[in-house]
Order: sequence, then structure tokens, then C-alpha cells
Amino acid sequence: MRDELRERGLRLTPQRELVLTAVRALGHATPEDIAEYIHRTHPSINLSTVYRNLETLENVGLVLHTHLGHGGATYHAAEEVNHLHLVCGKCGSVGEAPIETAATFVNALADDYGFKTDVTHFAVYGKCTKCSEES
Amino acid sequence: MRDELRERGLRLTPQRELVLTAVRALGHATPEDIAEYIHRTHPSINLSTVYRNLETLENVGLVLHTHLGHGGATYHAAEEVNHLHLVCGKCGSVGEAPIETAATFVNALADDYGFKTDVTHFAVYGKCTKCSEES
DNA sequence: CGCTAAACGCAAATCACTTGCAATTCGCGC
DNA sequence: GCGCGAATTGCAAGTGATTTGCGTTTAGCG
Repeated sequence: MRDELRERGLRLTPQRELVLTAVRALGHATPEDIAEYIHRTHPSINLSTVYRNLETLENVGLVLHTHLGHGGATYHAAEEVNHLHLVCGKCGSVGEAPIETAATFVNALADDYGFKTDVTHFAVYGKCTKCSEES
Repeated sequence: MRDELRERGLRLTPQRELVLTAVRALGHATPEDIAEYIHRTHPSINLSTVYRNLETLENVGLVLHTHLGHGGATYHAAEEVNHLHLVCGKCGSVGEAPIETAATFVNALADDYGFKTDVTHFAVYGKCTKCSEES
């Protein structure tokens, strides 16, 4: 990590390391979640520092974000993002499905429209099993 | 339209009609776009009125919204939403593809995970033809 | 060590909506 | 037609999430 940063003239600060650790520990996490998590052990870290570091780490490629709901983005460690997100519009739950499920769909878009899909960046929206049964 | 509204105890105000007209005229439009469009002919309409009417019209089923980018939602007339949205993360362009393209994908999610996908609500994210060629 | 650009903390600013409220107006009933 | 109550509007203030300006601190090359 230190090297990946230094290559781009960036520094490895304690705060930056904490943000990455938090992202890795939390899975799907909003900037707020991440800040709160870090606060438990390091109360002095500033929310804007968390935002700035998420951006930096994303540029370097160590984390990335996905849009799961109407609200804000959620961040993931780069090596963890190997699934689709299935967001339920009713109960808000976030399910997962292997990327391969979308393989033929992605290929069709590539072949017919020249569009290279990044299926992990946006959520797949709909209704989960539970909510479908209920209503 | 008047009737669809009245059935629910709602009124047909000039502003409400303007909002629907604007949505139909604009295609993919943010609330801001819609307000601006209406402002050209009716400068006195308030932004919050636009937001409130979009919500109302959405409840009635005359319009609906989709999440295309990092920013806000974009609204469509209900009868126009018969396509997927292909959002380019680089140039921001919004392409379209017929819903059927996703049919097998949607079925796979339904069969394997019991998840009922609404493919129009969120965008498909990736890189468009042009941007793929360039970089 | 010393220095300088990168990164921080903090407070204020911005953005995209949302809400409270008093004034207006639609549209059913007379 | 006219009145009246509830729906709707305009305006201004309020949120929640994120960004930005800036003076201070600090990582890390030399």
C-alpha cells in the first residue's frame, strides 16, 4: 500500500491507513459508517478526512464505491467486489449474487451496443424474496 | 389525467399539468431540468412545487424516476420507460437498450434468488463505445 | 534534522432536497 | 354563480450529505 501511494506522490498517513482498514473490515459501508467505526478507536479523525481519503484510495484503486440505494455511495475494498448487489426497494436489504449471473447480459450489451458494463458499480434494483411474498 | 387524480382526491392544478408536460417533453430529466424548462414560460413556479408534483405524479403512476448517475434522480413519463439506461461513467452519456436484452439475466435472478428485478429503476453502469475506444 | 508539499482539522459553504406555514385556489355542493 | 374546506402553492428556513478554503501539522526525501 505504501508503495502504491508513493508512486503517485501520495503519503501513507495514519488516518489513511485507518480508512482503508475500516473499509476492509466493514464490507458495504457509507462514509458515515466508516467515520463512526474509526471514531471508536480514534475519536479525533475528521469526517472530511474520511471523505478525502476515500477519494484518494479510490483513485489509487484500493477501494471503490457502489450506489446501492437512494442515499449515498457505499465503499468496498477493491479485492472484495466480486458480486452483484441486489437491493430491495421495499425493505432496503442488500443481497448478493455472483457476477457470472450477469455474464450473458453483459456480453449482449458489449456485442450489440459496444457498451462495457461494470455490473458492480450500480445496484440491481427490485424486490427481494421476502417482500415479494408479503405483498 | 384529471380523472386519475380526482380518484385519489387530488386536484389538477396548472402547475401540476406543467410538470407532467415538461417530463413528457424532456425525456430523462432531473427535477432541476424540469423546473428550468417550466421557468422559460412560467417563471413563477417554485422548485419545491416541482418536487412535490413529481412525487404526486409518481404516486399516481403517471411518471417514475430512475437513478442514472451519482447525482439525483431523473424522471420519465410512465409510458416512455421501456428501455434500459446505459450510463457512461466517463462522458456521462446515457444510452438506451431494449428491456429484452436483460430478460435472461432477470429470469436467472428470479429463478435462483427469488429476486424480482426492476431493470429500469437503476442504471446499467459502464463505458460507452466512444469512451472505450479513446482510452 | 530541515524543509516543503501533502494531508489534517475545523468551520463555513454548497448541493439536493424537504418541510412549516400562511396565503391561494380547485372543485364539490348549494 | 358562490361559498367553503381541503388540497396546493410560494417562500423561507431546515436537513443531511458531501465539499471546500485555509491556517496548521506532518510524512518522508535529501
